[in-house]
Parts: sequence; C-alpha cells; structure tokens
Amino acid sequence: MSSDKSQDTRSRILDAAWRRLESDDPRKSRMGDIAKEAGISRQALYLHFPSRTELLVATARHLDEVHKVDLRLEASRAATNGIERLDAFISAWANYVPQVYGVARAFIAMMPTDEAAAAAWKDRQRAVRQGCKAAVLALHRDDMLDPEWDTKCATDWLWAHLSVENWERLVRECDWEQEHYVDTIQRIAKQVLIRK
Amino acid sequence: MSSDKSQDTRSRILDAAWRRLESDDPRKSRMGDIAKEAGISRQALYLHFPSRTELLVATARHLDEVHKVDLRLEASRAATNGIERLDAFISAWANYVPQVYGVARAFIAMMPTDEAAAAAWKDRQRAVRQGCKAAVLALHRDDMLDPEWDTKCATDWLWAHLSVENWERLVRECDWEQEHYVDTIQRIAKQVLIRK
DNA sequence: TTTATCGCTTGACATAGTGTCAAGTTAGCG
DNA sequence: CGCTAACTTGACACTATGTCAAGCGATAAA
Repeated sequence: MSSDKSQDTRSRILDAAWRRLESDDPRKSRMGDIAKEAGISRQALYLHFPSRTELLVATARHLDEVHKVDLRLEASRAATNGIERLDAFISAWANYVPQVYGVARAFIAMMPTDEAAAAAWKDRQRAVRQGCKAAVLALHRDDMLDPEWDTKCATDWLWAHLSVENWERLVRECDWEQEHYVDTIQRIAKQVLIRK
Repeated sequence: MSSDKSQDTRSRILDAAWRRLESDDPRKSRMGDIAKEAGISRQALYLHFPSRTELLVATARHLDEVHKVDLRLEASRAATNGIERLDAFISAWANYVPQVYGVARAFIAMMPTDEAAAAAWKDRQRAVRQGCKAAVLALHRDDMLDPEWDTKCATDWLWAHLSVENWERLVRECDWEQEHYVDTIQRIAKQVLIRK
C-alpha cells in the first residue's frame, strides 16, 4: 500500500490532476484525461483513488500541503490587533485562492450532483468561515466591530465576500489584477466592519 | 406551431419545469421528471424544446414575463437621485432573486459542461451588470461616488455583490431573512460606494 | 530457480442521462 | 371517411463514471 513505487505514482496522479484542472480547458479533466496526463491507464487511477471525488479531495489536500496553507493562515493569528488580523487573514486567503482555483471550480461543478463532493467542499468552506469568524471576534474584542453588526452576520458577510466565486467574478471575469483584488477587498472589509 | 393546444402544453411544460427546479430536490429536474410533472412523455418535451438548455432558457424568460421584471427594474430608473436609484435597483433585483433561484441554480450547474447554457446565463448576467452600471453612473453624475472608485470597478464590485451565489450563501446557507439580506446589502453598498 | 506478489494493462460491461429516430395512436375537423 | 397535429412507445447512440476479470512483467523471497 505504501511502497515507494505506489507513492510515486500517487504523486504523479495528484500533479497530473492539478495540471489538468488548472489548464486552459478544464473540461478535459475526466478520469481518462488525468490518467493520460499521469502516464498510466484509466483503470490504474481507480487502484489509487476509488472515485473522481476522492481524487479531487486528495488533490486539494495535496495543494494545501504543498502551499503550506496552515502556516499562511497561522500568520494571521499572530497579529497583535483585530484590524491587522483582518488584513492578514484576507491577504493570506485571497492570495491562496488563485492556486486552488482549478480544484475549487471542479468541486463547485460537482456539487449539484455529487453528494460526497458537496460535503467535502462544504467542509473546506467551513475552515475558511472559521478564519473569518476568528477575525471578526478579534475585531469585536478590540471593540472595533461596527455596532451595526452582530458577530454572526459579520462573519457570514465576510465569508461570502471572500468566496471563490467572488474572486472568480472580479479577477477572471472583470479582469482585476490579483493585487487590486486583495487591496480592494481589504479596504471594503475594513470600511464595512470597523466602527467609525 | 402556434395552435391553442400546443401553446397550452408549452405553458404547462414551463410551469412544470419551474416547479421541479424550485422543489425540495432540484436534482429531480431531468427531462423525464419535468415531462412527468407536465403530464406528457419525455419525447413530447423534445417536440417543444430541442434541448434541456433551451427549455431552461425559455423557463427563465417565462419567469421574467410572469414577474414583470422589466417593470420592476424600470422603477429604479425613475428615482430622482443616485442614492435612491441605487437603493431601488438593489431592492428590485435582490427581491427577484428568490423567484429565479431554482432556474439560476440549474444554469450555474450546467455552465461548466454546456457551452450554450453558459452563454445564455452570461447574457442574463450582463443585463444585471447593466443595471449596476446605470446605478453607479447615476451616483457618479451626482458626484456621490467615493473617489476611491472608478466607475468600472465600482460596477464590477456591485455586480459581484448582488450575485445569485452571494444571495444563496447568505439567505440559504447562513439563514438570513430575505428582508435582512436586502437591508444589509443596501446599507453596505451605500457605505462602500458613496463619498463620505 | 522457482514462486508469489505488487503494480499495472487491456478489454468488456453496467449504469445514468441526453438526445435521435421510427412507427403507431388518438382527437378534431373538413 | 380520411387527413393532420399532437402525442405515445420503444429502441438506440453517445458520454462519462465506475466495476470486473484475466493477464503480464519485474522484483523479492523461498
């Protein structure tokens, strides 16, 4: 199960999946396409992953590890005050989005039909929401949260505002520069959440 | 082509499609399900609509007519100043979203795979964006647009903020009351777009 | 040197949903 | 009576996922 060769192939599959999902035509990310990209047969894929959903979940986790998401988000927890923390969290997450975009899109596409994919994606979303909540609570502790908001709704809004779909719309469809996106979202978040 | 009976069946199909898309389990909106709901055979559907995509497009247009979207959005154009216009447009659109949600979700689900569905949905989106643009330009004419923004980016942001996905997240997933959603989005839009 | 096992291949097949095709039925109408 | 429009039934092609079975080659253990 965990021989060198098997592990090596597994990595090649995950890389191949990522490459296809990130490519020009992400519709060419069927099991056969990914297998071909990895240089193995379609059936061999199923020897490593029981389903497309599981493969995508593994690919997402793989990306998390490669890009050390934990560390990135950790940094925002180190901020000394609520505002810095908000900025740091937004910057950390918003700059990770472009790198998981391919995988995210695949999950979003599968959600309506695939129960398991929907669950996996929601789970990841929950983690982001957790970060939003922490940022909002930090603001609240500093008595910096605009009294128009309760912490629950503020978290909801921030989370929605940081969604992959929002990023997709602004950066991919409206051609915002990534940097402009991050700056603008930070500015708006502060403007909306922080007491005047 | 335009006999009474044929037109009547067509309406029944559109109603049936809408009902299924809006139902508890919208995955049960396959061609067979919709046909059954309309009380005809699956094949008869294809006598009226050449494809599922075309059926959805027709359903969306049907809803637009039934709910008189043109009139609703017209009202926002009558506002005397930019701020009123922004409020009116947001209220008009945001209160229409719940009624097209089922159809919207179906389009969103088909987008990644179906070229024609993607085009049709983007076309509808363009219309909303047009409304956003008009509202932003009205603000700009009143010299009320925050100088942080140029009109293009302000339009982009407002459009993203009013997306169906955003509504879905806040109202369906986070359990906001529709009224609370509308009020909050209006408040934020003003806070973000209007010069201090 | 034989034997077993692991990782993989090839090819056939089940399933679900869309869309096509062909032949037949039924109701209304001149 | 016979025509036509609207619809039915049933078979089929296609695509993508996922399953199953048989076989093959290299490596490692007896």
